[in-house]
Amino acid sequence: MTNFPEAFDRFALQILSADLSDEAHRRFQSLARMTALEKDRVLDFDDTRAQLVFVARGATKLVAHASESRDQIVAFHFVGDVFSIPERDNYSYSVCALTDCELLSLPAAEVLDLAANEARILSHLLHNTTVSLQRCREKTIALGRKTAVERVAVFLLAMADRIGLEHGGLISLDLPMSRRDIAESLGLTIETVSRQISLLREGGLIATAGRSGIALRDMAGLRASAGYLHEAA
Amino acid sequence: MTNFPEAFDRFALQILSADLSDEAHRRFQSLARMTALEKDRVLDFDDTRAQLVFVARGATKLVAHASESRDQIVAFHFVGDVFSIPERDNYSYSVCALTDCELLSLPAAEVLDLAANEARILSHLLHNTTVSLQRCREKTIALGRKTAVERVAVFLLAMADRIGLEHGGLISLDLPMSRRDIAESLGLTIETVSRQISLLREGGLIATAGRSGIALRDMAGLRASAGYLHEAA
DNA sequence: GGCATTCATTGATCTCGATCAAGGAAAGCG
DNA sequence: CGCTTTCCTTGATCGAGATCAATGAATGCC
Repeated sequence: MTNFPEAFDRFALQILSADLSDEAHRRFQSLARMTALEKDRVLDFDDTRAQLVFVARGATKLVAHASESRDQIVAFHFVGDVFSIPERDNYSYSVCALTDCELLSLPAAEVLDLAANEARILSHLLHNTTVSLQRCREKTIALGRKTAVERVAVFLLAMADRIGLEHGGLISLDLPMSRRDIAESLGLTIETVSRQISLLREGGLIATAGRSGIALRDMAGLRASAGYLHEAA
Repeated sequence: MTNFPEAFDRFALQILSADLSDEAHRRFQSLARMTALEKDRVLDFDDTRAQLVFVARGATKLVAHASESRDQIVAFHFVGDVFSIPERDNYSYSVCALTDCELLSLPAAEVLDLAANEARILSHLLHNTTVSLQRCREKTIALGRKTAVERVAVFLLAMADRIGLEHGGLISLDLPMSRRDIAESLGLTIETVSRQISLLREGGLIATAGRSGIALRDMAGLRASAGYLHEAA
């Protein structure tokens, strides 16, 4: 359990610049609101205005509601990540806790107003947004042109990069999301995700432990299964 | 045909701030390179470094090469748009001309360096990136959770917003991209795109004229076909 | 303006992943 | 610790869209 000032300081460290005046710092702080969410709970926010969110603890999913019972997970976020929730438009978005977590949320418009003359802050925000865009583009490629196995392999490799633990040259994952979440992120069904994971296991590329544990046993093989271009000679 | 200074000025108007010193303005200008591309030609650039591109004339597609003969169009861009090409990573990207066009390209890293203390510029870049992210997220939703008709309807509505011409309450489109391009953007095949367009025409939602002309006859119907959430009461 | 080429449409069939349906294994809780 | 619930896995079948194939309509070129 984190308290608000501590969480805000960690956010500030990432996004706000060190040379910010105390006055400005306080203004940002007064925009921020902290929410503790239990697993599976949904963040309550004003969906008519875009929000900036900092994950102080835990992990979340950003979900778009395409229509009745068709949800698409747009992105996963982990401790330390900053991301934005778009305002409601053609779709409505929500943020849901994958694990118990603590979030700091700020209305994006006000943040931009306050930061209008703070190059350091804008620079950080730009960098963050660029990373999100890059991830989103890769997801687009996966959803548009990849088969079920490829998508699952891409997913595992991406998770390895973000939350993988290395010990003894082996990367292992403790996935905070359910098969349903993975499916809704990859544009597949839970059955298909489950089958592909089984195939990867049978192929010796991964090992599984319980529901959430996955060890990546053959990175080169996984990259091949992901359908990535071969590294140029 | 545009000359370089004119194209650069239009770029500057959108991205650089008015109060920029002549010296800084010149530095940015010296980073920019203009390329005239004929239809179907591909932009040549250093793919080890992310690029910022301004479309001075014409229209382009940003293509990711998922693997041999599997391309995914990540985004379309039209006159006046600014977008970024990621550096080559898991995929290689290319920019291809949909029509004869003129592009201004700048290495992103250098631009960011030069703009490090220019809040106005960063602000514009951030805005641009946010728009790209928003479009990319909507594409993700379409590719992950929508049927073929829905994707085509979404595509037509999005194009109407960007390059639609209104006359007499009717919005018409002159699509610069082929059926193949539409298919590669929507994660479908040309045959499926063609069939869905025929269905929409048979349903009276659109009318077609030649290969590139489309008139949107029933916006509400199209929005319904796109599977958008009903506007809240 | 006729011819050739490219592009779009339409039809027939096939396939990957969705859907439907049952078990089986974890985790939560008394 | 056993029971319940939830989640995951595996199997059988179905269907939307891919693929294969042929025809038809635009556009470009001489």
